[in-house]
Amino acid sequence: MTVKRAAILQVLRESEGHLQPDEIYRRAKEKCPGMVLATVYNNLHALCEAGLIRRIRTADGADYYDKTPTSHEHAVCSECGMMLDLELGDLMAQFSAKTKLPVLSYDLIVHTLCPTCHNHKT
Amino acid sequence: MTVKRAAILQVLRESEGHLQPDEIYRRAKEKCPGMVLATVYNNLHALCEAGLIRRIRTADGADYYDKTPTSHEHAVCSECGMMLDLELGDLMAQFSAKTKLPVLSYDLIVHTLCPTCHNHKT
DNA sequence: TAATAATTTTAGAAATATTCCAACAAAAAG
DNA sequence: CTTTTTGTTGGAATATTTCTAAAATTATTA
Repeated sequence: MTVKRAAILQVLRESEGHLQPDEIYRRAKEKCPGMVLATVYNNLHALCEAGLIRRIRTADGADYYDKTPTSHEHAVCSECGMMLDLELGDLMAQFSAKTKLPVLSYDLIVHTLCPTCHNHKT
Repeated sequence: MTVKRAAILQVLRESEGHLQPDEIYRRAKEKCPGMVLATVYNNLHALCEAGLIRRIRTADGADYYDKTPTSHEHAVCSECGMMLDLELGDLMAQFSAKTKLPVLSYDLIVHTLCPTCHNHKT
């Protein structure tokens, strides 16, 4: 764990939870002025590999890194892009039962409308 | 629906179901020699927009387009990358019940080991 | 039906995102 | 203390995606 890697991890942990690489870069550069975008990518990879953070990709193209490394559910607002964590509980029991395949991890993204955007649309 | 767009759609429909943009490009170029990668991207976007196909992005970086446009589940082998469709049934009932948010669509990817790779690992 | 306007599609260029790899640094072994 | 090994860094190369001006198509009007 190097200084720069620690800085990147700290940026995520201090955040609301879900950040895109360029935003991580912007914030990490304030802690470590010598930071470069490639280093952010390298270390996000390494941190994923180490199981300390998690990569999330939405169908509409956005890439996020999540400070919570365990499998869980995300809701994304289709209007404003706001992302929030969910905890639906043991979702994979029926998967294993039906398929007999092992579940290493899973990613579930639900596209929804957040209350704010839902109201705006009326 | 133009000639090129139709060709791209046909490539997907003739496939096993899940292709990456560059592979779609390679196959579509055989049908339409004037095909260019940017046109593939443009039309994949348009086809998604129109609800004829669906974009899938896995956490490990691969981007696929799926000929089946409705929400369904995918299993991806963490060893070989093989992707297959699943049908788990009404998964979103508990989501709505818990969150009171509308479900526009959802993406579920389960990381697993396909039987072949599972055997190889022993 | 021909002329023209509005819309859509195309694809080269530009921008952006991501990865590679040679140089560098830190840690471990001799 | 020197050498070897392992891991990190970041500039450059590559890959991916989007933008935009031109071309093609479709719709409108006379």
